[in-house]
Amino acid sequence: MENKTFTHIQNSPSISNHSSNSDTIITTTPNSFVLSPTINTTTTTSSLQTLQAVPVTRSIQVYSDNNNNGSNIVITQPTFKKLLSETIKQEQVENNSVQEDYSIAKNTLTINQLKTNNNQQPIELTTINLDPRETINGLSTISMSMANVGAHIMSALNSTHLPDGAGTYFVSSLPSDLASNYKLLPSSNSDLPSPSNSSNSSNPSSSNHHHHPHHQVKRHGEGNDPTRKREMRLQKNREAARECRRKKKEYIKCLEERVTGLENQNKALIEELRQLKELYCQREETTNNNTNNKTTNTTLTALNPYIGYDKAAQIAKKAHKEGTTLREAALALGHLTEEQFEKYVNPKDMV
Amino acid sequence: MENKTFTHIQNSPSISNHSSNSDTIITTTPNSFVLSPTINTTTTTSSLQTLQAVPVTRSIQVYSDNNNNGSNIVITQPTFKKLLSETIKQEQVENNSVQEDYSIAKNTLTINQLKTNNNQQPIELTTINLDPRETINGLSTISMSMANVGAHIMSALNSTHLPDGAGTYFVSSLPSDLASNYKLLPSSNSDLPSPSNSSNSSNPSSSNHHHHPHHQVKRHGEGNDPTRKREMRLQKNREAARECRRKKKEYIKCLEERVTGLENQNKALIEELRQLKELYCQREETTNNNTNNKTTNTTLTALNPYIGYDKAAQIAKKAHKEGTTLREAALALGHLTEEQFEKYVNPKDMV
DNA sequence: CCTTGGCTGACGTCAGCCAAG
DNA sequence: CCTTGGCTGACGTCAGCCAAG
Repeated sequence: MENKTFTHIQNSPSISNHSSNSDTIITTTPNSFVLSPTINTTTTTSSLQTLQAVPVTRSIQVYSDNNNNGSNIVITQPTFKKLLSETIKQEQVENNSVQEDYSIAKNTLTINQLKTNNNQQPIELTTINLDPRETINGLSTISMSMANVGAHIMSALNSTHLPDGAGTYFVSSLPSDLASNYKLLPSSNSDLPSPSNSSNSSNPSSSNHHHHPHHQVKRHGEGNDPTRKREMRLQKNREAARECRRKKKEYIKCLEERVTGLENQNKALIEELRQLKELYCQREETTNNNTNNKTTNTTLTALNPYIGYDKAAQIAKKAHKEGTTLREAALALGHLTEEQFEKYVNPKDMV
Repeated sequence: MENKTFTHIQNSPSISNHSSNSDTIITTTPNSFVLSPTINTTTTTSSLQTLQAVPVTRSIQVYSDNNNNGSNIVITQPTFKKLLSETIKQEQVENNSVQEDYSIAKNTLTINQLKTNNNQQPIELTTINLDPRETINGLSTISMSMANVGAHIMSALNSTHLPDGAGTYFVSSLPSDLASNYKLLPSSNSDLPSPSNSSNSSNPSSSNHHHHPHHQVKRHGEGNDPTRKREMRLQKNREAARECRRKKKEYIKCLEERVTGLENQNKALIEELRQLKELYCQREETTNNNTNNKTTNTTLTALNPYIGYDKAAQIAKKAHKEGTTLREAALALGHLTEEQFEKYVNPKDMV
């Protein structure tokens, strides 16, 4: 499994007029996948960094701003205005030299990428496992649901929170050919108590054919051009509104699925943390230490929001290497004053 | 800080016609708070169970179904139909004997609850810390944002994933007095190119006053009753639609904030897990064991989705007590066959 | 610079579901 | 049992923002 074409995600266009500071990727283009950045899974220490990067060249229309700030405000305000629309244009730009063929078998999506720009040899690139139960260690959550028309694939992944550019990705692909084949005018046969109203400009012969339908003009001779212009505008706005509603609905659905995925992941993480702490405490007893390390992690976690993970880890390293306490190491490194240390570690005692 | 009145959450009405199996609470009533169940924070082992329960008596209109199933599908389908509406009725029932006074200072919400049913002594119950940096160990995420009209307080908390009834809570309070003071009829002074249309039933003297305004009847004598009935219906439907839109907007906002909260929590959890593993591995080297326990946790995490947390912990306990491997303990307990064990632990080797 | 068009928030209406009566 | 009303999904329209021209 090679990780060459994955830099598409890194080279993705970044949103500037979007007040999010997180490394969050969102897209709703058909057949798109975003997985975590390319990380050497074998060299990392823990099981948290085992998400695979899967290159899908055609439809990685992805918005991301890699500002690497501490707080990540993800989507927040409902300004998915351009955020979901410009992907279409991007798709038409990049879709010129690569053809793919998707075949979805049971829980496995194989992507046959035919790079037709250099030579005509079809190269079968990779296969993606779609079963969330088959992913590694329960940290990646790929959910797939077949819609009634096309394949609706939604994946919500969380990467490994690396200090450089890793974060949370959010991808949804939806069938874009769903907006067609739709009834336009509902023929207005409702049971209104006053059916004799609106005798003027209703039922304009349902003008969805553009062949000058010679509809009657009741006013004086200014009838044709402005009214036809207006109807064109209304027709376009109707379709635009329909598409907008569809996108918003999809957006809400993705949000909901994302919440469930994050909650499941949270549960798994909490449980894993609990188990690891259990093991850690058991080992603690056997090696006959005092229960310093049980509070060590608590202290470090409490300090995380204030001094950052790097400094907290630095404190832990120094304390462990020199055999001192966390308090001494923290004060020696100068990241905190003694008062701050007490306040952050034991906020209840300050009342 | 006493935990007496907290059983309001436990006694909350449960939704039955809602296909969610999780222990999820959602409400959008004004000034409501839900925190984690009342857990003795001192007796528990890890730092994961330190969320406090804060009683707010008046507006705990909470929907929860405590079925304690493994999977939690939280809100999923957009059937927030009754889910956000019936809270209003509940509020009018419970709001008869308790008065509260909220005062929001910097990051601290003090609730002065005046129980006026028995005696007139005002009892200041508790104060809630609203700064997420001040909460314990970074696991609870309380976000607060001041809206333009009232105090909009949204808190998304994850509790400690206890095996009995703990889970994920989701609370949002919004100012309900925002739906009033709203322009009703936009007076229809738009720049339509055909203003002479619809001479029949438009501009019905903007009937939001109910004093029989003697509007003219153009048809034969059947005009008054059905048209007035229809207009009443339309008026009610207008207001209902406006309220529905407001609720949906709030729902989306809560979803977005929940996503950000969960992502932050996920980041903190992952980082805590990484740090703890780092410490664990360091200790591993000093005690000169083979690297069994590093893979122990990985194995247990991999088994979690299949056999559940309890059985996985049982396996770990048995293996640790008897000094056997996880494989032998799992097979001895009969939770898995050998083939399943290999498949779940190392899914890549099965290809 | 102004002008046009795409996109979307908000509105009012219809249709239909579902529970309350 | 049927009937009425609340609630909401979907629609079409208007207004306004913003970028493309």
